[in-house]
Amino acid sequence: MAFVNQNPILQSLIAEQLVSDPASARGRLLNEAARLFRDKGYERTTVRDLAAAVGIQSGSLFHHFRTKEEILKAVMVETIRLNTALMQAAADKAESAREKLRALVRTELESINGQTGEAMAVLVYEWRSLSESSQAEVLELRDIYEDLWLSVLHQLAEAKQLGADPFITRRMLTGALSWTVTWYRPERGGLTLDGLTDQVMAMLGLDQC
Amino acid sequence: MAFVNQNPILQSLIAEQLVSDPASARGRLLNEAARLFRDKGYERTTVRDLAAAVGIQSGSLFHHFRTKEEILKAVMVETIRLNTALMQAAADKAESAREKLRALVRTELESINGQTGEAMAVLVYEWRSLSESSQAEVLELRDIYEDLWLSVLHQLAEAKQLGADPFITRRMLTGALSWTVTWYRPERGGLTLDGLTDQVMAMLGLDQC
DNA sequence: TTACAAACCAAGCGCTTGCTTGGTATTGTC
DNA sequence: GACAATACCAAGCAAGCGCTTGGTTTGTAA
Repeated sequence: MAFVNQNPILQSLIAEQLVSDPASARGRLLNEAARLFRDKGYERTTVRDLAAAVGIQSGSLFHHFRTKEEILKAVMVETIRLNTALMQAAADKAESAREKLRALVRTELESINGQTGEAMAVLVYEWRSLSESSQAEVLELRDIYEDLWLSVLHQLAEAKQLGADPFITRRMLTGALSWTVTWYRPERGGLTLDGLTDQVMAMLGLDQC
Repeated sequence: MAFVNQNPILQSLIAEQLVSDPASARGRLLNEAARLFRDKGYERTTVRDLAAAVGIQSGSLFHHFRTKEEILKAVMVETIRLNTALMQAAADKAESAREKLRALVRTELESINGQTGEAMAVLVYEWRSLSESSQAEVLELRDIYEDLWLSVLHQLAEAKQLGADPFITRRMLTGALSWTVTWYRPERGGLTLDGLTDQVMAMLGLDQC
């Protein structure tokens, strides 16, 4: 009980049963699964690993999920749901388009490098391990998430504040931001998340104005 | 025999035995392995898949490579060797630092989305599947490759042409450029590799001078 | 033609995998 | 305090995995 989550956005999603409570059996399993999938990859992680991580027998997993792949899908779906809500809230708070973009960058960096980092990495790098039908389901959710970005980037493009095409800029940002998970270590080293956000905005030429 | 390779850089690397001839048995296997590893992932690709792709029995693979992992390592090592040489040559041809950066971006995009694209994707996304000792070996080669980028980016930073820190800019570019492999399709759609390079330079505010 | 190594095949071993099965605690409800 | 429903265990099955083995074919050079 070292950590009690107080995020109101997470709380309301749990209430709506759109994401699992991290304190529940299912939630704990999904958290451990995200960590294992990120550290070892989906294929290298066995159902025995997953079961051991939450202290049950491997066969007991299949009382909660029908297949191993269903666990991967649940990790991805719940992660997108949570992060879409977080991004929406962050963008709504900001005033200008530039501030909205900054909020999106900052929030996505936090998702990738913070508490939901394991799950975000899984979402990006374990995509191929999903069956095609599951991919289609997850893709629908991701479209909502991406529309958030594109509307802000379009605003900036119309105001001539963006060097490149909005679609391409978003794709470049997707790669650049998700890649931070491989190198950004906030604990050792002076660069904070805000500092990193500044660097991203500076790279885009959006630091002044 | 539809395709005869004429690239002089590749030819000299083959002569020095640093890279396998794509026409040789070993070279063909490595090409097929790169394709399979990229399409299905290293773990999902079986030695039987690899053998079938070049028309031999699975056991016969182990006449050429001692383990399956050795195949993955060979794909990565040879890819880095080839691309370091290609990048070096491209940068040497350019005059200004800005033109050198453009050449590096253009060449890396070509590596990622062209003929060596499968192998480049493997290099980026199958890193975890390498044993630690192999990772260390490959890392040494990658440092040489990265120094190419950093020297050019430092030049630009000193000339105040770069919005953000050189190290961070390179890391952002690594993510952004490698991510293109997931969405950039030159065949269907108007965007050429040169056009994509323009967009990257524009995003960095380096399209004019 | 002979000699020999490199390249390959056919068969399968030992192990791990995802998942199933039949049964036993544990929990919540009236 | 009876009774489901839920959560879990112990055991193991069938299939697939990387890799080994013993023997055969192919290429090359004297």
